[in-house]
Amino acid sequence: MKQLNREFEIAIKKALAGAQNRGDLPVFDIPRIPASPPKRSSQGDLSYPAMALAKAARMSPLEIAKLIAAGLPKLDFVETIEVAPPGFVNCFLSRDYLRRQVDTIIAAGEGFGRLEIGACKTAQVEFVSANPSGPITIGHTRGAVVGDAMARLLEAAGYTVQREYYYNNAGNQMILLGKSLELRYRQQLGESVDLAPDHYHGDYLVEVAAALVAEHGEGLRDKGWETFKQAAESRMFDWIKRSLASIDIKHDAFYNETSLFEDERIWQALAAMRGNGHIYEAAYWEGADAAEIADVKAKDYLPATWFRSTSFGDEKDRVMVKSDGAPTYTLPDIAYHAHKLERGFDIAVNVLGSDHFSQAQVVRCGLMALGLDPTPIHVIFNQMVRAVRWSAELGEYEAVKQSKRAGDFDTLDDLVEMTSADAVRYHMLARSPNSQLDFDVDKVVRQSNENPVYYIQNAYVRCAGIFREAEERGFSDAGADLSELGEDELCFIRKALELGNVIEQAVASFEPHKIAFFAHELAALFHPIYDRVRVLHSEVPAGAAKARLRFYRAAAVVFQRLLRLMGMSAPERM
RNA sequence: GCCUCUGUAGCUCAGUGGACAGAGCAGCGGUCUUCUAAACCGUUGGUCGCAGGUUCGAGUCCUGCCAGGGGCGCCA
Repeated sequence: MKQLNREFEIAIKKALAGAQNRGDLPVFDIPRIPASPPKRSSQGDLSYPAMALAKAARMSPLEIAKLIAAGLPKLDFVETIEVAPPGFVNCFLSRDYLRRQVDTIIAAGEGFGRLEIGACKTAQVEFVSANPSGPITIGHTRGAVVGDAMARLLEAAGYTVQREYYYNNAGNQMILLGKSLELRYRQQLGESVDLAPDHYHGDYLVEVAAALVAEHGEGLRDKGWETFKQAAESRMFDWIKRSLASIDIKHDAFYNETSLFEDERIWQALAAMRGNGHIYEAAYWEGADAAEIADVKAKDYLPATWFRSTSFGDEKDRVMVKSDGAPTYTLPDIAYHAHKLERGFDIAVNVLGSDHFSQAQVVRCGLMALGLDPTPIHVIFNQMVRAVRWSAELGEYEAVKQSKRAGDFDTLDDLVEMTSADAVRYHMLARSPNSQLDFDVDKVVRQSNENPVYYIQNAYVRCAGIFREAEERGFSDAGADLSELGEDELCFIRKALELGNVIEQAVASFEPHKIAFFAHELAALFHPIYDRVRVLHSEVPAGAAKARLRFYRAAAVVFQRLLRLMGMSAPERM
């Protein structure tokens, strides 16, 4: 698709260069100033602020704007150019061009809004990455939705995208999970054993234990915790994948921590960091104060292996290998990201919770210590999300209990069951990642009739309704004359053409929520038009009806595209 | 204490340094004999947390405060 603002900017640059050649404008480097849609339609469809050039040109902005307007090459999409104080060049799109876009959109179909900026480039999105120690929670869900939307937007921008899930299965936590399952299994066999406080107490392990008994009877009694760890990991992953699939999320690759031990990447990374002089052995880190040293002495630690991350701006050095010889979580994390960089993605997006902020900084330091350039990696930090409900007693919102039990809305499965996959996707997406999110369970359920989710989907449903009715009446848009379209329809097309720019911005700023707001704005533009612009109405002449039917076909394409970009369904009826 | 995110209408939130700050809920008043009204039309509502600064221009950038969330582990 043609990006009109880009073409407009290029034309302006030509006009400015022309003015410079003629000596009407002093010679200076012309900076890239974006043209954007103004807030008011009376100010046109694209606006360029020449004020930004006034200083370099040492001319009044209004004069520069006039020079641009006079020297602008002919553009097929422009109807008129206006100059407005203090120095705007405003472009009005031609009606003829807009009318032609109706067929262009229909022809583009699923590819509408697709860009070339990522052509021949690869991108990776790593998201969810929850350890397989339990179900997907509401917190993971935000990362899942944001990451998948980011991947879809990158695809729309032309990138070849890989969706990856990284998980830690080598540390203590998975061992505890295995031991917890072993105890649950023995309980199922009638043994009187108790879980320790640091074991996993969730009921779901009881169910897994029961399943193991049903399958193997007492056969696993003396197999040891390794067997149970394996069983737990595999069962948890089946569950996680099923949950994610319920909101249309599927990863291309799963990358686990254990493999980094098997292929020795973590030891290679450590050796390389050591070779670069960033590793040392000590009981406490080099900058430790008296309190920290006293603390270490109290714990009676043997020397550990430290990474001098302070060399790269960290606030303190970090342990890579604990005094018991086991690596911390950080070392494999560094090795994993090093491998990610080696794989050569042009962009590698990492979707993390904001509680991982410090960890991500350390990994970044680690990559630099390896002599790698971390710039291809971009991290989206999602702020915390919690399920809340209104408490009449307290007179304020109250967090839903963080229980793993069904019905407490803490898991993705519960959320989907109580609302819908589409509602979960929309509400998790329609917020800046930088904002905390309170997912109001009751509201999404109770007020579902006035939900933006259905407001957007209904736009598509209404189009589908027209098509059904038209088919029944044997009415078609064959031979439609699009000059019959009115201002309302063209207004919608104008806005729809901004999709490419929205995708570009969302990708450039790593803010997939922009697409959700755009979809809502477009739906808000659509519904009043639907009311006014009838197709199958006795008073509508056949010619106009044909053109309008064609228009609604384009609108349906646009909404279907938007819903797919958000991972939502486009229902024919509601 | 240090790092980081947030503070915009009664509520939930948008707002690439540009023109007069927007939307949805909630409130008030209207609209279905013709493609499903999960919709539409009208209307009320703002010292953009506070104070400075940069700029032709600041809700947006910088500094300092105030308030709230998250992080600062030989856990993952």
